[in-house]
Amino acid sequence: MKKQQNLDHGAWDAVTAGAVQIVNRDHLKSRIERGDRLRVKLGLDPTKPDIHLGHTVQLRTLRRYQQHGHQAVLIIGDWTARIGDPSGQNVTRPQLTKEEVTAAATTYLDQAWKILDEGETEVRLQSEWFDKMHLENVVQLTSRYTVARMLAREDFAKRTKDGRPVGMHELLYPLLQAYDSVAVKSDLELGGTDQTFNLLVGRDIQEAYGQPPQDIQTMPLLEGLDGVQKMSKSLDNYIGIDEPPAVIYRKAMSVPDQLIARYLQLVTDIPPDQLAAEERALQQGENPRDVKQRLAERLVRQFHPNAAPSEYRGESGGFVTAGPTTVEVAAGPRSIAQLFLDAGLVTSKSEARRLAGQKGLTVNGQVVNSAEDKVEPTEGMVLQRGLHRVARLRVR
RNA sequence: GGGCAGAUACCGAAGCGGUCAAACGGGACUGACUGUAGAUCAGUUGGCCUAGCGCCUUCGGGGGUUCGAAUCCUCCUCUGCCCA
Repeated sequence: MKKQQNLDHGAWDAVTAGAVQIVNRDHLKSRIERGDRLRVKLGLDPTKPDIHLGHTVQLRTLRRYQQHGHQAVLIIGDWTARIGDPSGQNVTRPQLTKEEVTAAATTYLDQAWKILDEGETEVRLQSEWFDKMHLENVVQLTSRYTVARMLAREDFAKRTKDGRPVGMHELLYPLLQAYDSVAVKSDLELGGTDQTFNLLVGRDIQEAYGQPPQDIQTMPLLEGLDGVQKMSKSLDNYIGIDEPPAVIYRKAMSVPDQLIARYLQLVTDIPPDQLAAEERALQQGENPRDVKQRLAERLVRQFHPNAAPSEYRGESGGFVTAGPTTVEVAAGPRSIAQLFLDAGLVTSKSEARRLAGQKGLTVNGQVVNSAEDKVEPTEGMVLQRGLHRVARLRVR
């Protein structure tokens, strides 16, 4: 490995902060203390076009390695994304097309640079090595692992036990990810705890290809806004780092109280002494809302350094509701139900009738009693469905 | 290749000839309450209209039996299990 003079030898605590598991711990520690410049790999599958806070736990760890002089290697999983990572899933994932993956990869990188130093990051696409891989090489790769070991994975085992399908292609996923480590000569791979199996396979495959096995470091999975399941876009319990300030603030304010400290620790840049102070405040009975407001502020400022407070928080520090969206509708009188349908606030007139029956619709602040009443849309008329879906009309 | 079981609404899961637009649970939505879009409680959860005990679409796909089918028959597709 290359050596570099200005490496920070006392970096161990900083780069491993919050880690759940490190293999091989002693090996990694001695390399870092010796001053080896490590190639630190992190793979991202561009499946959905948004990076959320859950991903940032790993990205932030990678940045810390980067800041301490190591080489960050970001792998864009343009092949594995098409398989769909089976990790933690109890169902087969939909496969994406090459076009979808390419589009997602671009936006992923744009967002990753909010955390990583773009100039110091080596970005590699899986297609660099997999596009030219022949069946011969695939057979060779697959021969380095056994079905029994693959099926030992908890998610595969569980699905098999429950009588749910496991596609052949899914067995390939860990092997492809593992081969990435061979291709980029990884010294250390980062990942969430759900990646442990895949990361370990990387070690085995590297050895099979005559390379020293990478060390691995797993980070906790961030619970989402529901406080139970891990943050994920498909569960809609996420905070996207590309979301507008008001949205980040509002979502942060709905983080369950018991997760405030965890969020502060895992996804903000709060210094250790301030973290301890916030934890103390919570224990001593300070209104969790106030601590959470400070968390929300930190998150907004992290991704929108120039946002003005008035953009995202109300006078009292509470969140501002999302402003009305402007919707264009045709002129002319019609039933209220039809107008809400035209404005896109309901999916059918029947739904509008039901909501009206529940006092869930308002026109210019007036509760709608009957969705059958006729109205004439006017410029600037405000339609509201429930608490948070508001539309301002433009008449054309 | 052979045998068996299965495919129901966003998800899970009942239904097994009419009373089924389809129980129940989760999710979602609306209301009340609240520091909160969290918790709790209540309601809603296929579409259309002349709003009726109305019409149309929906129980994997195609044919069929029947006055009538999510429910029966048949072929097809997909899935799981056992055997080879």
